[in-house]
Amino acid sequence: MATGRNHRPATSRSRGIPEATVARLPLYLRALTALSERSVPTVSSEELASAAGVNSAKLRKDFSYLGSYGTRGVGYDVEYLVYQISRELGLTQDWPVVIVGIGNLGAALANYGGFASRGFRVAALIDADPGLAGKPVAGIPVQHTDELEKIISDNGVSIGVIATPAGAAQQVCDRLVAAGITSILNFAPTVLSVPEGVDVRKVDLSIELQILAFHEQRKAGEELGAPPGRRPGEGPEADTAPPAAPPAVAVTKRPPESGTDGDLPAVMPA
Amino acid sequence: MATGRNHRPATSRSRGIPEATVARLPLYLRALTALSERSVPTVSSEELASAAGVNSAKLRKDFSYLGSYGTRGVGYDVEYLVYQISRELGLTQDWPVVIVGIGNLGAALANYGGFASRGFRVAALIDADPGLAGKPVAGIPVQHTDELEKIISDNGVSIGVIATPAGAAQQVCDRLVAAGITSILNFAPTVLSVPEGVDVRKVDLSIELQILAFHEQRKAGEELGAPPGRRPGEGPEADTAPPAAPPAVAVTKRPPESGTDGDLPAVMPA
DNA sequence: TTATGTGAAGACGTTCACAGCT
DNA sequence: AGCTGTGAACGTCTTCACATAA
Repeated sequence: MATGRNHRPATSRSRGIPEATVARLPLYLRALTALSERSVPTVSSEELASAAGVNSAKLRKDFSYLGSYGTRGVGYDVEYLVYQISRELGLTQDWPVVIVGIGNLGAALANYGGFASRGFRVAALIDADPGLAGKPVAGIPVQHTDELEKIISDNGVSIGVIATPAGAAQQVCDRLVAAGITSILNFAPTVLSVPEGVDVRKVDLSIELQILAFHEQRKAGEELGAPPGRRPGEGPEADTAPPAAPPAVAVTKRPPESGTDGDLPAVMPA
Repeated sequence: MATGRNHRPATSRSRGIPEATVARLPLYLRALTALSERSVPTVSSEELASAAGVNSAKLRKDFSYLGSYGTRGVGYDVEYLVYQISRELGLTQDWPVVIVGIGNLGAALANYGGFASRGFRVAALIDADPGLAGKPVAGIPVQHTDELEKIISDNGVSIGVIATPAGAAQQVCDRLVAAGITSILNFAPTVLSVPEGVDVRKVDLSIELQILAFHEQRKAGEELGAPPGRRPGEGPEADTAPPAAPPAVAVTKRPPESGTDGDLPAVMPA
Protein backbone atom coordinates (compact mmCIF):
# COMPACT_ATOMS: atom_id res chain seq x y z
CA MET A 1 0.00 0.00 0.00
CA ALA A 2 1.12 3.19 -0.48
CA THR A 3 0.63 3.57 3.07
CA GLY A 4 1.90 3.85 6.61
CA ARG A 5 0.54 2.80 9.97
CA ASN A 6 1.19 4.29 13.31
CA HIS A 7 -0.90 2.34 15.71
CA ARG A 8 -0.98 0.09 18.68
CA PRO A 9 -0.37 -3.51 17.62
CA ALA A 10 -3.17 -3.40 15.04
CA THR A 11 -6.02 -5.53 16.32
CA SER A 12 -5.53 -3.86 19.63
CA ARG A 13 -8.61 -3.56 21.74
CA SER A 14 -10.86 -6.48 22.44
CA ARG A 15 -13.80 -5.69 20.16
CA GLY A 16 -11.60 -3.75 17.76
CA ILE A 17 -11.97 -4.11 14.01
CA PRO A 18 -8.81 -5.44 12.38
CA GLU A 19 -6.79 -2.80 10.61
CA ALA A 20 -6.91 -4.73 7.35
CA THR A 21 -10.67 -4.71 7.51
CA VAL A 22 -10.85 -0.99 8.24
CA ALA A 23 -8.73 -0.36 5.17
CA ARG A 24 -11.29 -2.19 3.03
CA LEU A 25 -14.43 -0.60 4.40
CA PRO A 26 -14.08 2.48 2.19
CA LEU A 27 -13.87 0.17 -0.80
CA TYR A 28 -17.07 -1.58 0.11
CA LEU A 29 -18.67 1.74 0.81
CA ARG A 30 -17.83 3.03 -2.63
CA ALA A 31 -19.23 -0.06 -4.33
CA LEU A 32 -22.36 0.11 -2.18
CA THR A 33 -22.87 3.78 -2.95
CA ALA A 34 -22.78 3.00 -6.64
CA LEU A 35 -25.41 0.27 -6.14
CA SER A 36 -27.47 2.62 -4.04
CA GLU A 37 -27.49 5.21 -6.80
CA ARG A 38 -28.76 2.59 -9.18
CA SER A 39 -31.46 1.81 -6.60
CA VAL A 40 -30.34 -1.78 -6.19
CA PRO A 41 -32.01 -2.95 -2.98
CA THR A 42 -29.91 -5.95 -1.98
CA VAL A 43 -26.62 -7.50 -2.92
CA SER A 44 -24.90 -10.82 -2.24
CA SER A 45 -21.41 -11.12 -0.80
CA GLU A 46 -20.32 -12.54 -4.14
CA GLU A 47 -21.56 -9.59 -6.20
CA LEU A 48 -20.38 -6.94 -3.81
CA ALA A 49 -16.99 -8.58 -3.42
CA SER A 50 -16.50 -8.62 -7.13
CA ALA A 51 -17.48 -4.96 -7.41
CA ALA A 52 -15.00 -4.09 -4.69
CA GLY A 53 -12.27 -6.28 -6.12
CA VAL A 54 -11.90 -8.71 -3.21
CA ASN A 55 -13.05 -12.26 -2.67
CA SER A 56 -16.33 -13.04 -1.01
CA ALA A 57 -15.00 -14.94 1.98
CA LYS A 58 -12.91 -11.97 2.95
CA LEU A 59 -15.83 -9.64 2.57
CA ARG A 60 -18.09 -11.78 4.74
CA LYS A 61 -15.41 -12.05 7.39
CA ASP A 62 -14.96 -8.29 7.28
CA PHE A 63 -18.65 -7.65 7.71
CA SER A 64 -18.82 -10.15 10.53
CA TYR A 65 -16.65 -7.79 12.58
CA LEU A 66 -19.27 -5.09 12.21
CA GLY A 67 -22.16 -7.31 13.23
CA SER A 68 -24.67 -9.51 11.45
CA TYR A 69 -26.04 -7.19 8.86
CA GLY A 70 -26.97 -9.70 6.20
CA THR A 71 -29.85 -12.08 5.65
CA ARG A 72 -29.04 -15.71 4.93
CA GLY A 73 -30.29 -16.91 1.63
CA VAL A 74 -30.74 -13.31 0.46
CA GLY A 75 -27.75 -11.04 0.91
CA TYR A 76 -27.21 -7.57 2.30
CA ASP A 77 -29.55 -4.61 2.27
CA VAL A 78 -27.64 -1.94 0.36
CA GLU A 79 -28.95 1.16 2.12
CA TYR A 80 -28.60 -0.36 5.51
CA LEU A 81 -25.01 -1.40 4.91
CA VAL A 82 -24.10 2.00 3.51
CA TYR A 83 -25.34 3.51 6.71
CA GLN A 84 -23.61 1.04 9.00
CA ILE A 85 -20.27 1.33 7.28
CA SER A 86 -20.50 5.10 7.11
CA ARG A 87 -21.18 5.21 10.80
CA GLU A 88 -18.37 2.79 11.60
CA LEU A 89 -15.94 4.92 9.63
CA GLY A 90 -17.18 8.06 11.30
CA LEU A 91 -18.52 9.57 8.10
CA THR A 92 -21.85 10.53 9.57
CA GLN A 93 -20.08 13.45 11.10
CA ASP A 94 -18.35 16.38 9.50
CA TRP A 95 -14.55 16.40 9.31
CA PRO A 96 -12.95 19.74 8.59
CA VAL A 97 -9.61 19.30 6.87
CA VAL A 98 -6.77 21.69 6.16
CA ILE A 99 -4.43 21.31 3.23
CA VAL A 100 -0.95 22.73 3.65
CA GLY A 101 1.11 23.37 0.53
CA ILE A 102 -0.92 24.63 -2.42
CA GLY A 103 1.16 23.67 -5.42
CA ASN A 104 -0.10 21.47 -8.22
CA LEU A 105 -0.73 18.64 -5.85
CA GLY A 106 -2.37 20.74 -3.18
CA ALA A 107 -4.60 22.31 -5.82
CA ALA A 108 -5.50 18.88 -7.13
CA LEU A 109 -6.46 17.82 -3.64
CA ALA A 110 -8.48 20.96 -3.07
CA ASN A 111 -10.43 20.27 -6.24
CA TYR A 112 -10.91 16.61 -5.42
CA GLY A 113 -14.59 15.75 -5.53
CA GLY A 114 -14.30 12.83 -3.19
CA PHE A 115 -13.49 15.18 -0.37
CA ALA A 116 -16.71 17.02 -0.10
CA SER A 117 -18.90 14.10 -0.91
CA ARG A 118 -18.04 12.02 2.13
CA GLY A 119 -18.06 13.97 5.33
CA PHE A 120 -14.82 15.78 4.60
CA ARG A 121 -14.82 19.51 4.17
CA VAL A 122 -11.84 21.56 3.12
CA ALA A 123 -11.79 24.13 5.90
CA ALA A 124 -8.72 25.97 4.69
CA LEU A 125 -5.83 26.03 2.24
CA ILE A 126 -2.50 27.13 3.64
CA ASP A 127 0.71 28.06 1.87
CA ALA A 128 3.96 29.79 2.79
CA ASP A 129 4.04 31.83 -0.40
CA PRO A 130 2.73 35.32 0.38
CA GLY A 131 2.01 35.73 -3.32
CA LEU A 132 -0.63 33.06 -3.12
CA ALA A 133 -2.40 34.51 -0.09
CA GLY A 134 -5.93 35.56 -0.87
CA LYS A 135 -6.01 33.87 -4.26
CA PRO A 136 -8.82 31.37 -4.47
CA VAL A 137 -8.12 27.74 -5.35
CA ALA A 138 -11.16 25.58 -5.89
CA GLY A 139 -13.16 28.52 -4.61
CA ILE A 140 -11.30 28.71 -1.32
CA PRO A 141 -8.88 31.56 -0.64
CA VAL A 142 -5.37 30.48 0.24
CA GLN A 143 -4.18 31.67 3.63
CA HIS A 144 -0.68 32.27 4.81
CA THR A 145 1.18 29.84 7.03
CA ASP A 146 1.29 32.42 9.78
CA GLU A 147 -2.40 31.82 10.30
CA LEU A 148 -2.02 28.08 10.67
CA GLU A 149 -2.55 27.79 14.40
CA LYS A 150 -5.49 30.16 14.43
CA ILE A 151 -7.21 28.44 11.51
CA ILE A 152 -6.96 25.08 13.15
CA SER A 153 -8.26 26.09 16.51
CA ASP A 154 -10.99 28.35 15.11
CA ASN A 155 -12.32 25.56 12.92
CA GLY A 156 -11.75 22.65 15.26
CA VAL A 157 -9.74 20.88 12.61
CA SER A 158 -8.33 17.50 13.55
CA ILE A 159 -7.16 16.21 10.17
CA GLY A 160 -4.35 17.82 8.19
CA VAL A 161 -3.01 17.09 4.74
CA ILE A 162 0.62 17.87 4.01
CA ALA A 163 1.41 18.55 0.35
CA THR A 164 4.55 20.61 0.80
CA PRO A 165 8.04 19.80 -0.45
CA ALA A 166 9.86 17.21 1.62
CA GLY A 167 12.07 19.79 3.24
CA ALA A 168 9.18 21.63 4.83
CA ALA A 169 7.11 18.65 5.84
CA GLN A 170 8.45 17.88 9.31
CA GLN A 171 8.26 21.50 10.33
CA VAL A 172 4.71 21.85 9.07
CA CYS A 173 3.87 18.59 10.78
CA ASP A 174 5.19 19.84 14.11
CA ARG A 175 3.12 22.98 13.88
CA LEU A 176 0.01 21.06 12.94
CA VAL A 177 0.46 18.73 15.87
CA ALA A 178 1.20 21.56 18.26
CA ALA A 179 -1.97 23.24 17.06
CA GLY A 180 -4.00 20.19 17.98
CA ILE A 181 -4.15 18.05 14.86
CA THR A 182 -4.15 14.32 15.55
CA SER A 183 -4.41 12.79 12.08
CA ILE A 184 -2.13 13.57 9.18
CA LEU A 185 -2.15 12.51 5.57
CA ASN A 186 1.35 13.03 4.25
CA PHE A 187 2.15 13.40 0.57
CA ALA A 188 5.70 14.59 1.10
CA PRO A 189 8.29 11.88 0.60
CA THR A 190 9.66 11.98 4.13
CA VAL A 191 9.25 9.96 7.28
CA LEU A 192 7.42 12.19 9.72
CA SER A 193 8.01 11.78 13.38
CA VAL A 194 5.04 12.53 15.57
CA PRO A 195 4.19 12.05 19.23
CA GLU A 196 2.22 9.08 20.48
CA GLY A 197 -1.45 9.39 19.71
CA VAL A 198 -1.04 11.13 16.37
CA ASP A 199 -1.86 9.07 13.30
CA VAL A 200 0.10 9.47 10.10
CA ARG A 201 -0.71 7.89 6.80
CA LYS A 202 1.48 8.48 3.82
CA VAL A 203 0.88 8.46 0.12
CA ASP A 204 4.05 8.10 -1.80
CA LEU A 205 4.13 8.11 -5.51
CA SER A 206 7.72 7.29 -5.90
CA ILE A 207 7.42 4.22 -3.68
CA GLU A 208 4.48 2.92 -5.66
CA LEU A 209 6.37 3.27 -8.91
CA GLN A 210 9.37 1.49 -7.50
CA ILE A 211 7.25 -1.42 -6.40
CA LEU A 212 5.80 -1.63 -9.89
CA ALA A 213 9.28 -1.54 -11.36
CA PHE A 214 10.30 -4.44 -9.18
CA HIS A 215 7.50 -6.63 -10.49
CA GLU A 216 7.94 -5.38 -14.01
CA GLN A 217 11.55 -6.45 -13.91
CA ARG A 218 10.56 -9.92 -12.74
CA LYS A 219 8.11 -10.26 -15.57
CA ALA A 220 10.75 -9.37 -18.09
CA GLY A 221 12.96 -12.06 -16.61
CA GLU A 222 10.37 -14.82 -16.60
CA GLU A 223 9.49 -14.25 -20.20
CA LEU A 224 12.90 -15.43 -21.18
CA GLY A 225 12.43 -18.68 -19.33
CA ALA A 226 14.66 -17.73 -16.44
CA PRO A 227 14.69 -20.01 -13.43
CA PRO A 228 12.04 -19.12 -10.83
CA GLY A 229 12.73 -16.24 -8.50
CA ARG A 230 15.71 -14.71 -10.19
CA ARG A 231 15.62 -12.44 -13.14
CA PRO A 232 18.44 -12.74 -15.64
CA GLY A 233 19.72 -9.18 -15.30
CA GLU A 234 23.44 -9.20 -15.04
CA GLY A 235 24.39 -12.56 -13.62
CA PRO A 236 23.60 -14.69 -10.60
CA GLU A 237 23.27 -11.66 -8.38
CA ALA A 238 23.15 -12.06 -4.59
CA ASP A 239 25.60 -14.69 -5.42
CA THR A 240 24.77 -17.23 -2.79
CA ALA A 241 28.30 -17.05 -1.50
CA PRO A 242 28.77 -13.75 0.33
CA PRO A 243 29.77 -10.92 -2.00
CA ALA A 244 33.47 -10.40 -2.53
CA ALA A 245 33.10 -8.28 0.60
CA PRO A 246 31.32 -4.94 0.80
CA PRO A 247 33.77 -2.88 -1.22
CA ALA A 248 34.67 0.47 0.25
CA VAL A 249 33.26 2.39 -2.66
CA ALA A 250 30.96 -0.04 -4.35
CA VAL A 251 30.93 -2.17 -7.46
CA THR A 252 29.15 0.78 -8.87
CA LYS A 253 27.73 1.39 -12.26
CA ARG A 254 25.13 3.70 -10.89
CA PRO A 255 24.66 7.10 -12.47
CA PRO A 256 26.05 9.98 -10.33
CA GLU A 257 23.02 9.93 -8.02
CA SER A 258 21.13 12.62 -9.89
CA GLY A 259 21.85 15.76 -7.96
CA THR A 260 20.43 16.80 -4.62
CA ASP A 261 16.95 17.42 -5.86
CA GLY A 262 15.91 14.02 -4.59
CA ASP A 263 12.22 13.45 -4.14
CA LEU A 264 9.90 16.39 -3.92
CA PRO A 265 6.23 16.53 -4.56
CA ALA A 266 5.33 18.86 -7.35
CA VAL A 267 4.52 22.00 -5.47
CA MET A 268 5.44 25.55 -4.82
CA PRO A 269 7.21 26.13 -1.55
CA ALA A 270 4.93 26.13 1.44
CA MET B 1 -1.76 1.46 1.99
CA ALA B 2 -2.91 3.49 -0.05
CA THR B 3 -2.39 0.60 -2.15
CA GLY B 4 -3.58 -2.47 -3.95
CA ARG B 5 -2.02 -5.80 -4.86
CA ASN B 6 -2.66 -8.00 -7.78
CA HIS B 7 -0.26 -10.87 -7.48
CA ARG B 8 0.17 -14.55 -7.13
CA PRO B 9 -0.05 -15.57 -3.45
CA ALA B 10 2.58 -12.97 -2.47
CA THR B 11 5.71 -14.84 -1.44
CA SER B 12 5.13 -17.04 -4.40
CA ARG B 13 8.29 -18.31 -5.98
CA SER B 14 10.84 -20.16 -3.93
CA ARG B 15 13.55 -17.52 -3.54
CA GLY B 16 11.07 -14.65 -3.92
CA ILE B 17 11.32 -11.58 -1.74
CA PRO B 18 8.23 -11.11 0.44
CA GLU B 19 5.86 -8.47 -0.82
CA ALA B 20 6.02 -6.62 2.50
CA THR B 21 9.77 -6.40 2.16
CA VAL B 22 9.61 -5.14 -1.42
CA ALA B 23 7.29 -2.38 -0.25
CA ARG B 24 9.88 -1.23 2.24
CA LEU B 25 12.92 -1.29 -0.01
CA PRO B 26 12.14 2.12 -1.52
CA LEU B 27 12.01 3.50 2.01
CA TYR B 28 15.43 2.16 2.84
CA LEU B 29 16.70 3.39 -0.47
CA ARG B 30 15.57 6.91 0.23
CA ALA B 31 17.19 6.94 3.65
CA LEU B 32 20.38 5.50 2.20
CA THR B 33 20.46 8.05 -0.58
CA ALA B 34 20.28 10.82 1.97
CA LEU B 35 23.19 9.27 3.86
CA SER B 36 25.12 8.85 0.65
CA GLU B 37 24.69 12.52 -0.16
CA ARG B 38 26.11 13.38 3.23
CA SER B 39 29.00 11.04 2.41
CA VAL B 40 28.30 8.76 5.35
CA PRO B 41 30.26 5.57 4.59
CA THR B 42 28.53 2.99 6.79
CA VAL B 43 25.38 2.73 8.82
CA SER B 44 24.08 0.31 11.44
CA SER B 45 20.73 -1.42 11.20
CA GLU B 46 19.62 0.61 14.18
CA GLU B 47 20.44 3.98 12.62
CA LEU B 48 19.09 3.15 9.21
CA ALA B 49 15.92 1.67 10.65
CA SER B 50 15.25 4.77 12.61
CA ALA B 51 15.80 6.95 9.53
CA ALA B 52 13.37 4.81 7.58
CA GLY B 53 10.81 4.67 10.36
CA VAL B 54 10.86 0.93 10.98
CA ASN B 55 12.44 -1.21 13.68
CA SER B 56 15.86 -2.70 13.29
CA ALA B 57 14.89 -6.36 13.51
CA LYS B 58 12.54 -5.89 10.59
CA LEU B 59 15.17 -4.11 8.57
CA ARG B 60 17.75 -6.83 9.17
CA LYS B 61 15.25 -9.49 8.23
CA ASP B 62 14.39 -7.57 5.08
CA PHE B 63 18.01 -7.26 4.07
CA SER B 64 18.58 -10.92 4.77
CA TYR B 65 16.28 -11.72 1.84
CA LEU B 66 18.58 -9.81 -0.47
CA GLY B 67 21.74 -11.51 0.71
CA SER B 68 24.36 -10.84 3.35
CA TYR B 69 25.35 -7.30 2.56
CA GLY B 70 26.42 -6.18 6.02
CA THR B 71 29.53 -6.63 8.10
CA ARG B 72 29.10 -7.93 11.63
CA GLY B 73 30.34 -5.60 14.27
CA VAL B 74 30.31 -2.74 11.76
CA GLY B 75 27.11 -2.25 9.82
CA TYR B 76 26.25 -1.74 6.17
CA ASP B 77 28.25 -0.01 3.49
CA VAL B 78 25.99 2.79 2.30
CA GLU B 79 27.04 2.96 -1.34
CA TYR B 80 27.02 -0.76 -1.75
CA LEU B 81 23.55 -1.11 -0.28
CA VAL B 82 22.22 1.71 -2.44
CA TYR B 83 23.42 -0.16 -5.46
CA GLN B 84 22.12 -3.56 -4.37
CA ILE B 85 18.67 -2.24 -3.52
CA SER B 86 18.51 -0.19 -6.70
CA ARG B 87 19.33 -3.24 -8.70
CA GLU B 88 16.85 -5.42 -6.83
CA LEU B 89 14.14 -2.88 -7.51
CA GLY B 90 15.13 -2.63 -11.14
CA LEU B 91 16.13 1.02 -10.89
CA THR B 92 19.43 0.55 -12.66
CA GLN B 93 17.46 0.54 -15.84
CA ASP B 94 15.38 3.22 -17.44
CA TRP B 95 11.60 3.03 -17.12
CA PRO B 96 9.65 5.18 -19.52
CA VAL B 97 6.28 6.09 -18.06
CA VAL B 98 3.18 7.63 -19.60
CA ILE B 99 0.73 9.73 -17.63
CA VAL B 100 -2.83 9.74 -18.86
CA GLY B 101 -5.11 12.54 -17.70
CA ILE B 102 -3.38 15.88 -17.39
CA GLY B 103 -5.52 17.77 -14.92
CA ASN B 104 -4.21 19.22 -11.70
CA LEU B 105 -3.18 15.82 -10.50
CA GLY B 106 -1.60 14.74 -13.76
CA ALA B 107 0.31 18.01 -13.89
CA ALA B 108 1.48 17.52 -10.32
CA LEU B 109 2.72 14.07 -11.24
CA ALA B 110 4.45 15.35 -14.36
CA ASN B 111 6.29 17.92 -12.26
CA TYR B 112 7.16 15.44 -9.59
CA GLY B 113 10.89 15.45 -8.99
CA GLY B 114 11.04 11.93 -7.64
CA PHE B 115 10.14 10.62 -11.05
CA ALA B 116 13.16 11.61 -12.98
CA SER B 117 15.56 11.07 -10.16
CA ARG B 118 15.11 7.33 -9.90
CA GLY B 119 15.12 5.59 -13.21
CA PHE B 120 11.68 6.78 -14.20
CA ARG B 121 11.30 9.03 -17.18
CA VAL B 122 8.07 10.67 -18.24
CA ALA B 123 7.92 9.57 -21.85
CA ALA B 124 4.62 11.23 -22.63
CA LEU B 125 1.62 13.08 -21.26
CA ILE B 126 -1.72 12.12 -22.71
CA ASP B 127 -5.10 13.79 -22.43
CA ALA B 128 -8.45 13.54 -24.21
CA ASP B 129 -8.91 17.30 -24.32
CA PRO B 130 -7.90 18.53 -27.80
CA GLY B 131 -7.44 21.99 -26.32
CA LEU B 132 -4.53 20.71 -24.27
CA ALA B 133 -2.76 19.02 -27.16
CA GLY B 134 0.61 20.56 -27.84
CA LYS B 135 0.67 22.63 -24.68
CA PRO B 136 3.70 21.83 -22.59
CA VAL B 137 3.30 20.67 -18.98
CA ALA B 138 6.52 20.38 -17.04
CA GLY B 139 8.27 20.95 -20.32
CA ILE B 140 6.60 18.04 -22.07
CA PRO B 141 3.94 18.65 -24.71
CA VAL B 142 0.60 17.00 -24.03
CA GLN B 143 -0.51 14.56 -26.72
CA HIS B 144 -3.99 13.51 -27.63
CA THR B 145 -5.48 10.19 -26.57
CA ASP B 146 -5.69 9.13 -30.19
CA GLU B 147 -1.93 8.73 -30.16
CA LEU B 148 -1.91 6.49 -27.10
CA GLU B 149 -1.15 3.19 -28.78
CA LYS B 150 1.52 4.66 -31.01
CA ILE B 151 3.25 6.48 -28.15
CA ILE B 152 3.42 3.33 -26.08
CA SER B 153 4.81 1.08 -28.73
CA ASP B 154 7.21 3.69 -30.11
CA ASN B 155 8.70 4.29 -26.69
CA GLY B 156 8.54 0.77 -25.36
CA VAL B 157 6.57 1.97 -22.35
CA SER B 158 5.56 -0.68 -19.84
CA ILE B 159 4.35 1.49 -16.95
CA GLY B 160 1.28 3.70 -17.16
CA VAL B 161 -0.17 6.18 -14.69
CA ILE B 162 -3.90 6.84 -14.78
CA ALA B 163 -4.96 10.23 -13.45
CA THR B 164 -8.25 10.57 -15.27
CA PRO B 165 -11.71 10.89 -13.74
CA ALA B 166 -13.12 7.63 -12.46
CA GLY B 167 -15.49 7.34 -15.38
CA ALA B 168 -12.73 7.18 -17.95
CA ALA B 169 -10.31 5.02 -16.02
CA GLN B 170 -11.37 1.53 -17.06
CA GLN B 171 -11.50 2.48 -20.69
CA VAL B 172 -8.07 4.07 -20.56
CA CYS B 173 -6.81 1.05 -18.69
CA ASP B 174 -8.09 -1.30 -21.37
CA ARG B 175 -6.35 0.69 -24.06
CA LEU B 176 -3.11 0.81 -22.13
CA VAL B 177 -3.17 -2.92 -21.60
CA ALA B 178 -4.05 -3.62 -25.19
CA ALA B 179 -1.12 -1.43 -26.22
CA GLY B 180 1.22 -3.55 -24.17
CA ILE B 181 1.43 -1.94 -20.76
CA THR B 182 1.82 -4.41 -17.90
CA SER B 183 2.05 -2.16 -14.83
CA ILE B 184 -0.46 0.49 -13.88
CA LEU B 185 -0.53 3.06 -11.13
CA ASN B 186 -4.11 4.12 -10.71
CA PHE B 187 -5.16 7.41 -9.11
CA ALA B 188 -8.77 7.20 -10.20
CA PRO B 189 -11.11 6.00 -7.46
CA THR B 190 -12.27 2.88 -9.27
CA VAL B 191 -11.51 -0.79 -9.17
CA LEU B 192 -9.77 -1.59 -12.43
CA SER B 193 -10.10 -5.00 -13.91
CA VAL B 194 -7.13 -6.23 -15.83
CA PRO B 195 -6.03 -9.52 -17.34
CA GLU B 196 -3.72 -11.90 -15.54
CA GLY B 197 -0.14 -10.72 -15.61
CA VAL B 198 -0.89 -7.02 -15.39
CA ASP B 199 -0.06 -5.33 -12.09
CA VAL B 200 -2.21 -2.58 -10.72
CA ARG B 201 -1.43 -0.45 -7.71
CA LYS B 202 -3.83 2.21 -6.57
CA VAL B 203 -3.43 5.42 -4.71
CA ASP B 204 -6.66 6.56 -3.25
CA LEU B 205 -6.95 9.76 -1.38
CA SER B 206 -10.47 9.29 -0.27
CA ILE B 207 -9.73 5.90 1.22
CA GLU B 208 -6.80 7.23 3.20
CA LEU B 209 -8.91 9.99 4.65
CA GLN B 210 -11.64 7.59 5.61
CA ILE B 211 -9.17 5.40 7.45
CA LEU B 212 -7.92 8.44 9.31
CA ALA B 213 -11.47 9.40 10.18
CA PHE B 214 -12.07 5.96 11.62
CA HIS B 215 -9.17 6.27 14.01
CA GLU B 216 -9.94 9.88 14.75
CA GLN B 217 -13.40 8.90 15.80
CA ARG B 218 -12.02 6.26 18.15
CA LYS B 219 -9.71 8.76 19.76
CA ALA B 220 -12.57 11.12 20.37
CA GLY B 221 -14.43 8.30 22.07
CA GLU B 222 -11.59 7.15 24.30
CA GLU B 223 -10.98 10.63 25.60
CA LEU B 224 -14.34 10.54 27.24
CA GLY B 225 -13.52 7.33 29.06
CA ALA B 226 -15.68 5.14 26.87
CA PRO B 227 -15.35 1.37 27.24
CA PRO B 228 -12.63 -0.10 25.03
CA GLY B 229 -13.39 -0.53 21.36
CA ARG B 230 -16.62 1.37 21.16
CA ARG B 231 -16.89 5.07 20.72
CA PRO B 232 -19.76 6.83 22.43
CA GLY B 233 -21.31 8.28 19.30
CA GLU B 234 -25.01 7.71 19.23
CA GLY B 235 -25.67 4.73 21.46
CA PRO B 236 -24.55 1.13 21.77
CA GLU B 237 -24.29 0.72 18.03
CA ALA B 238 -23.88 -2.73 16.46
CA ASP B 239 -26.24 -3.63 19.19
CA THR B 240 -24.88 -7.07 20.04
CA ALA B 241 -28.29 -8.59 19.44
CA PRO B 242 -28.95 -8.67 15.70
CA PRO B 243 -30.49 -5.44 14.39
CA ALA B 244 -34.28 -5.22 14.44
CA ALA B 245 -33.88 -6.83 10.99
CA PRO B 246 -32.38 -5.19 7.96
CA PRO B 247 -35.15 -2.70 7.27
CA ALA B 248 -36.25 -2.38 3.68
CA VAL B 249 -35.23 1.23 3.45
CA ALA B 250 -32.84 1.69 6.33
CA VAL B 251 -32.86 3.29 9.73
CA THR B 252 -31.45 6.19 7.84
CA LYS B 253 -30.41 9.59 9.00
CA ARG B 254 -27.95 9.83 6.18
CA PRO B 255 -27.90 12.97 4.08
CA PRO B 256 -29.34 12.49 0.58
CA GLU B 257 -26.11 10.91 -0.70
CA SER B 258 -24.64 14.12 -2.10
CA GLY B 259 -25.49 13.98 -5.76
CA THR B 260 -24.03 11.77 -8.40
CA ASP B 261 -20.70 13.52 -8.52
CA GLY B 262 -19.25 10.84 -6.32
CA ASP B 263 -15.51 10.49 -6.26
CA LEU B 264 -13.45 11.98 -9.01
CA PRO B 265 -9.85 12.98 -8.96
CA ALA B 266 -9.33 16.64 -9.57
CA VAL B 267 -8.68 16.68 -13.23
CA MET B 268 -9.84 17.84 -16.56
CA PRO B 269 -11.47 15.20 -18.69
CA ALA B 270 -9.04 12.84 -20.30
C1' DT C 1 -32.18 -24.25 -1.64
C1' DT C 2 -29.42 -20.39 -1.15
C1' DA C 3 -26.19 -17.38 0.90
C1' DT C 4 -24.58 -15.71 5.41
C1' DG C 5 -21.58 -16.15 9.52
C1' DT C 6 -17.72 -18.35 11.58
C1' DG C 7 -14.54 -21.86 13.69
C1' DA C 8 -10.32 -23.94 12.23
C1' DA C 9 -6.33 -24.29 9.20
C1' DG C 10 -2.92 -22.25 6.84
C1' DA C 11 -0.10 -18.44 4.89
C1' DC C 12 2.17 -14.42 5.85
C1' DG C 13 4.45 -10.89 8.58
C1' DT C 14 6.76 -9.25 12.80
C1' DT C 15 9.40 -9.62 16.80
C1' DC C 16 12.47 -11.98 19.90
C1' DA C 17 16.69 -13.47 21.30
C1' DC C 18 20.92 -15.29 20.49
C1' DA C 19 24.52 -17.73 17.66
C1' DG C 20 28.11 -16.39 14.73
C1' DC C 21 31.43 -13.12 12.53
C1' DT C 22 34.54 -9.28 12.47
C1' DA D 1 32.76 -5.94 22.25
C1' DG D 2 29.60 -5.01 18.77
C1' DC D 3 26.34 -5.71 15.23
C1' DT D 4 24.62 -8.73 11.73
C1' DG D 5 21.94 -12.75 10.27
C1' DT D 6 18.42 -15.95 11.36
C1' DG D 7 15.80 -19.86 13.55
C1' DA D 8 11.80 -20.02 16.42
C1' DA D 9 7.78 -17.94 18.65
C1' DC D 10 4.10 -15.16 18.09
C1' DG D 11 0.53 -12.40 16.07
C1' DT D 12 -2.32 -11.05 12.11
C1' DC D 13 -4.69 -11.87 7.79
C1' DT D 14 -6.69 -14.93 4.43
C1' DT D 15 -8.96 -18.87 2.93
C1' DC D 16 -11.54 -22.99 3.53
C1' DA D 17 -15.52 -25.44 4.39
C1' DC D 18 -19.63 -26.13 6.64
C1' DA D 19 -23.25 -25.38 10.25
C1' DT D 20 -26.91 -22.24 10.49
C1' DA D 21 -30.71 -19.58 9.25
C1' DA D 22 -34.16 -17.64 6.03
